[in-house]
Amino acid sequence: MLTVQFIRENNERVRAGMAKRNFKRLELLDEVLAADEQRRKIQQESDRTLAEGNRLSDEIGQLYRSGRREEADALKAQAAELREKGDQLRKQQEEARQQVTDLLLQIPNCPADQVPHGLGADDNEVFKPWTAPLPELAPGAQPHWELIKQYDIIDFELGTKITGAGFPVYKGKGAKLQRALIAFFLDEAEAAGYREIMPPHLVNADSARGTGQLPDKDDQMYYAPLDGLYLIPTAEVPVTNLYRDSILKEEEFPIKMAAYTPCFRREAGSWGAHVRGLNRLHQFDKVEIVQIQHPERSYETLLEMVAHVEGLLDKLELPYRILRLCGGDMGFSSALTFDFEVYSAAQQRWLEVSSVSNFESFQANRMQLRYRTKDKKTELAHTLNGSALALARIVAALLENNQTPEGVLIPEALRPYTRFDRIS
RNA sequence: GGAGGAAUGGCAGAGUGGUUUAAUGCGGCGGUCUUGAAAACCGCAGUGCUCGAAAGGGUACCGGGGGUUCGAAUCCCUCUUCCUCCGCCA
Repeated sequence: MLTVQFIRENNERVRAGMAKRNFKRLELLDEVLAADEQRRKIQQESDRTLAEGNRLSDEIGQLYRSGRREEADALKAQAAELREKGDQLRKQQEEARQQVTDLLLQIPNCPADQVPHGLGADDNEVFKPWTAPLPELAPGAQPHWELIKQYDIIDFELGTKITGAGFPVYKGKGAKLQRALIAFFLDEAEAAGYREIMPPHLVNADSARGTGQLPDKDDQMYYAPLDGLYLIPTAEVPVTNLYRDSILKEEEFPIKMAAYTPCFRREAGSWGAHVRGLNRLHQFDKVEIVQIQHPERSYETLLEMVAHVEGLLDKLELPYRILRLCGGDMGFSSALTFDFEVYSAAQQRWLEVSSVSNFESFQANRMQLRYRTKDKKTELAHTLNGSALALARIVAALLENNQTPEGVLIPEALRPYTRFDRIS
């Protein structure tokens, strides 16, 4: 969430940013400023009352010690009264604080200057187009949901039997291809300086709140109510939260972490004809890269992460383009997002395979993730993350784009990992 | 799951009702000394909110929440986590 201070001091900029996002509830900005004003007034009165009470208690203590019991007893009623008043003010203060937070949680991040205007996916800017000719497949080329049946490598029916729709079972070379891609992505991340992390796949509510899945998007997560735990929708949640409630030293920047995890998404209400096969799943595998960076360097870091993802797609020899998301299509927490899309020749459409974002201090503020400056002040850090990469759609694109009459060819870079060169 | 013990600053570790704005040590930062360093010595050092131009005040925080009291790190209740032993188990 944004800080009240930021909204107060950059009111024009925040308003312009909300407009760019097509965010309608501008009245929240005034409400949050008024609520904070009120909160500070209550705190001032509360602090005054508590200070008076503390002073009186000291006085009573001193009277007792010098044996002036009667004088001390005479002051007790007054002290009790102050205590009562202080208690009430503290409750009011807590309520006021909660109200400010509730309002802040409803306000999305302020987009970066370079975010294009626009209402939705059609208005995204092609930041880096695919310039070579798009691949064309021989007549009779099939979409991946046919290929996986033909080679018996991914089985939706079995997954439906043991779990439900959207939980595929990977078999034989299908399973090995998953394992190979995970290992390849992790090795590439390590070579780029990311420390490998293997986090829990369930998180508590504090973590889900820290990265912004709660309170709004709780219906997108699987939940285990008996223990109050959420299945992670992305490794971003546990990995970024490793640094929740911490104060870093400036020289610790950048913190670079990479993690493979399965990702669980309920995808409530988003099923349809265009999400067939591997295009949208309840469980899929992903290697995520996360960085925690100094505010002054977060945008160069974002480009570095974009370049890393480009390198992966180059090595996999997949045709891709990079989009800069417009204000209307960006996620709630993001200040700037680049999406990667891979072209599927068989489906003849672009499939989103990666999203790389700078959250600036939006997540860090929720998480109380800070660093100490040279003059000993604490400031919020910046957080970034990106998929590098999400497997299911990459698999779909590999199967579709590399299909030949002799089988599906495995890209050169992946063969040391698969130890087979084709699926046939 | 059962029984017992514990939780204090970056770390270790005192503190069982009132100058505790938490002793002491280690580590950290600054200084003296030194060509430089080490050692020694001196000093500074938590986090949030808030008032203030600043200097500097106020307030809350000793695992979380609640209670007793004029006053709680300290007493009571409760939850959580960790340790030891037992049980179960990949």
